Amino acid sequence: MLGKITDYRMCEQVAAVLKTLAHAQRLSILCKLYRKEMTVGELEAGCGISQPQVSQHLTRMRLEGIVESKRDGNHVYYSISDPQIRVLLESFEKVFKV
Amino acid sequence: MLGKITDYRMCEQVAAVLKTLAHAQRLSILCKLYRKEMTVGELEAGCGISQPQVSQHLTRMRLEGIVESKRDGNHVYYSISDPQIRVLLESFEKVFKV
DNA sequence: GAGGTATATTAAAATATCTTTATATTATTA
DNA sequence: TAATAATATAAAGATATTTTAATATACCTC
Repeated sequence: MLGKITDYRMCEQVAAVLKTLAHAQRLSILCKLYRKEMTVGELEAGCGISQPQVSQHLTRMRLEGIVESKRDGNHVYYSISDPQIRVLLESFEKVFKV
Repeated sequence: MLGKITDYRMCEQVAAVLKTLAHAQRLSILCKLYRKEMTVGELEAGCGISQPQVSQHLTRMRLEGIVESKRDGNHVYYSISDPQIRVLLESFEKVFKV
């Protein structure tokens, strides 16, 4: 991207990922998932986001390959499936001195 | 953010910055500026973006403190003013193996 | 299988963002 | 100062995203 930006395509790809992360609720969800897998209900309570919204964000991120889910009874556990996302979250932590 | 996310505020702040970066044209502009300061016209040609759009993106990023400008005759040179943005761009480069 | 809990889906309404077109400003040069 | 080049601004139109509210599905327990 910086060395060889002959590629506008690459900017499009990166921007697409950033678009998903550029939302306080989704970011908040991912930060929670960074530490451990969690159910929809736990995220709902932990992030203070409505159930449909949590579910919608998770569905979106699952389709994008960022998170994955596994069902256990009538709970569904979500976790971060893409290691690149973890690295990005760590960068944000450093850059923003959180 | 990952250690102590008691702060939803922090997610909002990070998301606000990411929102600006989450656009292929703006990302493309910043990648060009990463190497050296450039005029609006150079960015227009180099990124293949219309003049008003380049100018609008730059104005937005200037107001957000990401870039700064200096006039020289009737050219205006833009450069990245926020070191954090450089670090983020470097992270993207690493993560996405550009 | 009825009732309850957890999660997912849908669709409409509200907002925000992007793009385009036209025009304005600033500075230079002749 | 008229003409031109470079940049900025504004406003309308087009799209996309977010939010909310209602409803559906899946699974468990009794």
